[in-house]
Amino acid sequence: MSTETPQKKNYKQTLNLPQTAFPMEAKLVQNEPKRLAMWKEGRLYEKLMTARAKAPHWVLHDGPPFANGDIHIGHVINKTLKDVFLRYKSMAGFQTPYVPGWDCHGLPIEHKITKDLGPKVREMSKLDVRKLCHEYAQKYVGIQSEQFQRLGILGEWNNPYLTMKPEYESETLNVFADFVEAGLVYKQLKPVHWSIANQTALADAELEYKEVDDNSVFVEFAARNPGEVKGKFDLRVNAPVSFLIWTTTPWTLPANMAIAVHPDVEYAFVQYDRNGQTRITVVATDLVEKVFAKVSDSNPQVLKTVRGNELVGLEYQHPFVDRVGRVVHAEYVTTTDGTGLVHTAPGHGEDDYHTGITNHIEIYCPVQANGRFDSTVPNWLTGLTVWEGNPKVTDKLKELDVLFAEEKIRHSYPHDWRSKTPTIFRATEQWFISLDKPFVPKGGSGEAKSLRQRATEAVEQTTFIPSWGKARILGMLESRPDWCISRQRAWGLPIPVFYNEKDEPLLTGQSVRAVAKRFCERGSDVWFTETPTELLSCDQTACPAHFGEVAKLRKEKDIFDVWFESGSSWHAVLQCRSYLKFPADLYLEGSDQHRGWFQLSLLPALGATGTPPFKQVLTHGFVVKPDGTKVSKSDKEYVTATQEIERHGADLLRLWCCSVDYQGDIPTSPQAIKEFGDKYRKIRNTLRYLLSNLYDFDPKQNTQEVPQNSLDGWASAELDQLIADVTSAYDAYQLHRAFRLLHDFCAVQISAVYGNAMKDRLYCESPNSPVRRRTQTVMYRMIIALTKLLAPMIVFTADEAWEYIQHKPKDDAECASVHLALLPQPSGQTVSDQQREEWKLLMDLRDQGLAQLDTLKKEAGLNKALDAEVIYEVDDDDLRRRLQVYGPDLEDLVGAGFHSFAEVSTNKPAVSVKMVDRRETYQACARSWKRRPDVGQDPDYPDLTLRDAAAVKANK
RNA sequence: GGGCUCGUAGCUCAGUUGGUUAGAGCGCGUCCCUGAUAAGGACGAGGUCGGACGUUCGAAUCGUCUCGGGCCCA
Repeated sequence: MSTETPQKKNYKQTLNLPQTAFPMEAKLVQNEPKRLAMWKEGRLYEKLMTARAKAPHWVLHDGPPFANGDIHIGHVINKTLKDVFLRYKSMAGFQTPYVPGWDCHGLPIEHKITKDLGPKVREMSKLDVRKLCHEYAQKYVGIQSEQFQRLGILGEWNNPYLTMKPEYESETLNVFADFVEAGLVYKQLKPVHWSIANQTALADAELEYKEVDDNSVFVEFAARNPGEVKGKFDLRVNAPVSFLIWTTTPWTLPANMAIAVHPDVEYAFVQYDRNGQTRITVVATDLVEKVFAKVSDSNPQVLKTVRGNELVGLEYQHPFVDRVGRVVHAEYVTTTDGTGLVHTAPGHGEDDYHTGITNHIEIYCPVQANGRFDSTVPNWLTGLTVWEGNPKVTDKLKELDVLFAEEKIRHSYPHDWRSKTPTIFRATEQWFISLDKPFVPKGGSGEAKSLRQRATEAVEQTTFIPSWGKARILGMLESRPDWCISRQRAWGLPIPVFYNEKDEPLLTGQSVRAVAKRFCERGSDVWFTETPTELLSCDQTACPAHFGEVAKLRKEKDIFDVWFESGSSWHAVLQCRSYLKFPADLYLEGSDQHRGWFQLSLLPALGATGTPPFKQVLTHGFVVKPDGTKVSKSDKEYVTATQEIERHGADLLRLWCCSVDYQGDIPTSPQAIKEFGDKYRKIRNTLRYLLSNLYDFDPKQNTQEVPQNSLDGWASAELDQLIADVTSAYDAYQLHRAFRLLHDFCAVQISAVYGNAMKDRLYCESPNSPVRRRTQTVMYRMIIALTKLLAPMIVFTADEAWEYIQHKPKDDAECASVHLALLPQPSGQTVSDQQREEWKLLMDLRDQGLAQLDTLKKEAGLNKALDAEVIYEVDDDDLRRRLQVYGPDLEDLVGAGFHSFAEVSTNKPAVSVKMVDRRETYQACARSWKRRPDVGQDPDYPDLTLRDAAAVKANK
């Protein structure tokens, strides 16, 4: 059914309507894998490295994710940011090698494996468990690698770094050797969670907390010199003085070394009666009532109150051990329960341990691996288990008349997840790296400084993005204890220490390097299969004769904290691969890594080389739910990364990553990502529109001068500004700014303003008309610049668009992929203030015109702007002369059919605009639909304007 | 509890050294176009800038407190 006249159809055929094969619908999910295959086939990464072979390096060093599970949205953000920056820097002319890595050792994997094995694990050797862990890690490296590549992350995927590879393990040991030589490695007791049933140390993840009933005791610790105490605090009562402590684990009392008080809490000296005797003891004021309620007829009377720090330094006599302890201060002391005076056994508690270290108190642990007391305790305890010890100790306290009260208490207590038995805190020998011992790094000279000092100085010289990262890591460095690098696990890198028959450790740079060499050749499993003789066979002098016979050496059982391994990547990767460089230009991870990888890479690098491993450290935040709270997998709104990729494609996810300010929390939901498709489509359609209007444009033949005083000039300048702004946003790592600039440029400058206005001349002018070619000249610049600027973000779409750009300039034409190209450059044209004002005026007049058009639409039913004429009312001759050049531009900006200038005197603005309904005045051109007075002036085409008539003739 | 940090329209973001009626894009609503068409355009409604109190002639911007998040510790 054709209601159109045949003539009309003819005219449509005479137009230069946009045409392109670049599809409107992206079909990212189907097309991205094809493009990936194409890149792989074409060796895009290798090509890029070759293309920039002589360029200066810009190295981003990848922090290794844990090889466990599918990637999640946090990985997507992290890897996308890295990829975008790398690609941008590459387009900026740098050589940007990217070696992805994985953290392979560690408890989560070992935990998973042993859990899956169940009871079978008892029959398996460490080596068997390690083999299973290795397979597991390898499997997930493969899975995650695929998933990262699917995201469009470009890198050396065929040669990533894995912390479990023999070369890597070996280089980690070499870093350790440097530490040993610097004299920073030492062994010391430290309490760990201990399973008596399995006689093994446990990690936090291996604990299950259960509610249990225990007998807690309140104990009077007699002041060593009551007279002195009474004198100091002016207590004129003839009674013994004690400090009242409370504990739920009486068996730890033999190891009591101190009493901790909070320096700012108020304590009371209380006079009370018990067992027919008047006594004085100290309790936190807030707890006096609660505590003395436990003893009937105690008649407590507060004699005096003092602040905790006044008590510090006072001494007491241990009730049943020949030992004097003293009162120390600790910030963690609370007055929620107990007495406010905390029984401190540095060998049996985390807090107690820190208090012990701070106050130089011995880390004393009289409990053996089997949970029985050793011979250093009173002989009525020796040989008993700690559980047998509990009632014994309580009885003894009763006997000594220092048991103030007993109380059944229900509390949550850690249990071994495997044997389901209660665990204890027990001090064991651990390896440490000293943070405060001054040293001079290998090959270095100058002043000996501690690791802590060096780290602080290095951080001062590092750029942090955002800047507060510096304060954060400095705070952590200030307060962190020495680094405990040993773990009692199977799945990890063995600490290469040997012991002779006197239990003296063999640990020298030389011995470590000898083992490193062996590991490099055969992997770290040899630690479990080979004899010390074999392990040290690479260096016959590694074990000095006076130390003992090599064959009789015993191997250390502990492995390294996995952080020491990933924290050595600056060496194992950056220094060991010749095409990388040390230090790296950028480390980029989540802000949790201030404590993690950043700090624990900084320390090894400084210990071994004296140089920090990075110049810049960039951090991003974490995804949260739309309401700002943390996400968990059970949430309905949980965003599954792989699922989102399959649903919307990688480019959409990438673009979304680029649109948010990653410095803070990142609200995320499947809904938000889905809705973000609108932004992607706007950009894609804009690219498509530009491409479609360039189908017949060849810059070699059709390029036109673009005068500044024209809409084309404006558009060209806007593009220049865009290039400058986007570039500086990228340089500042402000992706959301770059994204916004690009998106808004597409939505506003191109779609709403320029592209919309230029339709008439693009479609209706004769193909070779200079004004048409001029607009194409600008659009051609636009499509190239936009595609390039978008390329780091939407890697697939940009590369696709790149293929559709015809007649690229020589340098670009040589780039099969946009990712090989260099960034666009601004035209270099300077713009005068007067020119800017003219453009501003032009846009103001557009606003005026559109507003009036809206009124005409509502009041007169004028729906098509082409039915209106825009009249510019100008008084000033000079201004009119300047504006006349913009005549057609002004007309097209409001979409009018015609424009004219009138000298109607207006008294306020120098120029104003008036829209006039011309439906009754002029005939509409059948081709351009413009209503103009010249329609019908060409006798051959009575239904066309002169311009259109000429265009039709030229087309024939 | 501590260190660091975030809180501007439904969403994502701008808001320079404190200064006229707090901006943009998207979304939404209404309308138009049908020669970018599973596109495009116009107009419009949305915010007392987490809250309170201060400093100031004047604060989203400075200070104190407070509420609610986040990361890391304890």
